[in-house]
Amino acid sequence: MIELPHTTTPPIPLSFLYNPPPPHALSSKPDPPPPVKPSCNVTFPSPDPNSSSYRAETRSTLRGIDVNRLPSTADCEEEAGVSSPNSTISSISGKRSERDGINGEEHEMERASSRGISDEEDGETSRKKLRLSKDQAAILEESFKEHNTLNPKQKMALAKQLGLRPRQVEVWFQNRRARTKLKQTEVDCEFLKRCCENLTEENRRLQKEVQDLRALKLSPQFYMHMTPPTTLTMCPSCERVAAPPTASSAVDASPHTHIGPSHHRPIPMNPWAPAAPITRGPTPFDVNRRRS
DNA sequence: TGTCTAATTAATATTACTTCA
DNA sequence: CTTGAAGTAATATTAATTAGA
Repeated sequence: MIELPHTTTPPIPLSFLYNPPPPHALSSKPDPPPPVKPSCNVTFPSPDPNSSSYRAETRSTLRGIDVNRLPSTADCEEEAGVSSPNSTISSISGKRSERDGINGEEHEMERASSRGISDEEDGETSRKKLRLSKDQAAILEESFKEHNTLNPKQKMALAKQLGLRPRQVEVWFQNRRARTKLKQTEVDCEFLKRCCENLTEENRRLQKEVQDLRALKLSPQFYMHMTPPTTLTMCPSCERVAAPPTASSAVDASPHTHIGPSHHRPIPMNPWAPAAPITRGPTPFDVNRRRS
């Protein structure tokens, strides 16, 4: 969560919002929720089929099924020749995999070798989700800073540069946009929350002022001793507090006296209002509006 | 037909906690 | 009692998939 200053709400720096640091840098882990203590601390001697380690261990070989090997035949690799480092079909039951079919092992080896994947990585446990290297991620980030969408030409070039499939580059950009949007939504949410708090507070104060004024109206004996009204007026031209009109002000020759049509109607000035007007950066709504 | 968003899945990493020598 | 290693579970991150516009 991004902390916004409590007092005023500064404009949200677009450079951050739309060109945030890499996700891994951004995602400083929020304070984790208090750990949920297991209701029972008994450890079982046999592996728990639900445990992640058990799943991870057995995922690829369990029941004699090599999940790296997919049943069907043809390969649907979009761009032959450009292959991913160790990306594989991510889901056994993935419809795309079923639909498209992969000559699993053979193709996997081919892919791996084309990227110089070591035998170690390409062994039985090679059904690994691709993790982009730091360099790859950095290049993608850089590219995203320049343009958060890619045309086919850019996509191909980037894929070639990174040694990835164009589809992977495309997916990365999609996910990156989604992440950016999520971050922006969080920031907007915070902003609106602050606005709401400010307005609530202002409302409370105004209500109190009304109450005070009503009380004064009912108690004219105190009228003369009252403190100056807090709802003053301000000259919009010079942004100075204007004295309430009196008989003497008509002959007042002070330099603040304005004459003529340029002197507009004074606007109320709320002494409790935040010193700086609330400004904000564009929200996703604005962004969407721009897009459409 | 291709690309987008949104929602979702699943692999992997990280973290917190427990147990035990 | 303290400490460090090892194991586990919960959670976070993110690549990939899917559906629909």
